[in-house]
Amino acid sequence: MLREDVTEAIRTAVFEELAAVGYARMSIEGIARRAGVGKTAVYRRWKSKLALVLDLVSAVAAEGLPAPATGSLYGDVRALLEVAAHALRHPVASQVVPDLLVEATRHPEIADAIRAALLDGQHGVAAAVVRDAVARGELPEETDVDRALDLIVGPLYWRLVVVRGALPAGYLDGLAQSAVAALRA
Amino acid sequence: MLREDVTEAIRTAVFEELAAVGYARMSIEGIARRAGVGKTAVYRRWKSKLALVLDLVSAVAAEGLPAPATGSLYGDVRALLEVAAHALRHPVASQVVPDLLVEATRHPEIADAIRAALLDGQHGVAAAVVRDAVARGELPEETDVDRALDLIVGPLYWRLVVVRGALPAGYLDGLAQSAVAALRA
DNA sequence: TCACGACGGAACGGTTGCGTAGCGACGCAC
DNA sequence: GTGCGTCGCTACGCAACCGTTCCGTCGTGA
Repeated sequence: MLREDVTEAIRTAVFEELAAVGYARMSIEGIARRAGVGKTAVYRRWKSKLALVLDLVSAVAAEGLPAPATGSLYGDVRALLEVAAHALRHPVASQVVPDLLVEATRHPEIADAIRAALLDGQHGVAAAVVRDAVARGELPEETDVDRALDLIVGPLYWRLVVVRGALPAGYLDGLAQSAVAALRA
Repeated sequence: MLREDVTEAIRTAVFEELAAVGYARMSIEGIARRAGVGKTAVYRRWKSKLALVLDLVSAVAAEGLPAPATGSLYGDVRALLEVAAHALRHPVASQVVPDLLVEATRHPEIADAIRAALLDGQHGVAAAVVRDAVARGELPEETDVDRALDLIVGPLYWRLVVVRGALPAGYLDGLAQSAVAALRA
C-alpha cells in the first residue's frame, strides 16, 4: 500500500517544480527533494517524468469546466472570461500552461493530454454558449465555435500570458463587450 | 579577426537548436555540434548561453516592423494580421517565440530583450494605426492602444500558437473584420 | 616567407541527473 | 511478536555538459 500522503506531496512538488524551472529542467531528483521524499518513492509510482506529468494533467482534465448559462450572450462570455482570467492569473497555472504548450510540440502525448484537459473542455463550453446564443437569435446560424473561442479567449491570453500586462478594473467587461461585437460581425 | 562565416553558422545553429530543444535544454556543446564548429569558437564570441540568445534577440529587434498605412482601419488591421500570421506560421519562430516568452519569466534580461524586440515594435505600429483611425473618425478619441493590440493579435496568437489550429482561407479577413467591430464597441 | 590568430578537435576535472540497489527504521496486519 | 512493504537515505556506474586548456592545422597580411 503506497502512502497517500507521500503521493500527494509528490503531486504538489511536481506542480511547484514545473512552475519554478519548467518541464525541460525538471528532474526527478528535484521533485523528490522538494517533496521531502526519496527518489524511490517517486519511481515506485511513475516510471518517468513524462508519465508523471501526463498523469497530473489528466487529473486536471477530470475536474471539468463550469458551463455558463446566464441567459444572454454577453453574460455567458463575461462569465467565461471570468473563469479564464481567474485561471490565468494563478501564478502556477500561468507558468505551467504555456510551458507545457511549448513542450507539447515536442511530445505528442503531452499535446494529447493538454487537448483533453483544457482545449476540449473549452470547446465544449464555447459550443454550448454559441448554441444558446443562436437559439436566442443573438448569433447567426453558421457561427464557427473555434473562431468564437479565438475571439473570446485570445485577447485575454495574449494580455495575461504573452504581454504579462495588468488587468485593469472593467477590462473584462469591455473585453466581453468587444467579443460580442466581434462575434456578430 | 573572427571569421564571419563561422559566426553566422553559430547564429543559425542557435535558432535551430532553440526551436528543436528549447532554451532550457539548449547547450553550448549542442550548438557547436550543429554548427560544425568547436566549442572554442562559440566561447570566443559569447560568454554564455544567455548572452548568446540576448544578442540574437536584439538582432531581430533591429530589423524593425513595417507600419501599415492603407488609408482605412480595416486595411491596416488586415495588413497587421498578415505580417503577424506570416511570422507565427514560420516553424522556427512559432517555436522559439513562445519558448522564450516562458523563459522570460525566469530571466528578466530575456524579458527585456523580448519586450524591446517584439512588443515595443508592435505597440508602436498599433499606436500609429489607432492614431490614424482616430484622425479619420473611425475610432473614438479615447481608444486604448494596448487593448486594441489585444483584440487584433490575441485571437490569431491563440489559434496559431496555443491551439495550433489551421488557418483556413478567408480567416484573416474575417478576423480583421471582427477586430474592427470589437474596437468600435 | 613568415608570424599571427582563429580554426576544429580532444581532453581535462567538476557537476548534475539518470535509474537501480541495498540499508536500517517504521507502521500495520495478522 | 512477527513479517512484510514502504519509508528516507546513501551510493553506485553511466551519461551529458560545463568552462578551460592545449594541441596541430590553415589562411591571411606584413
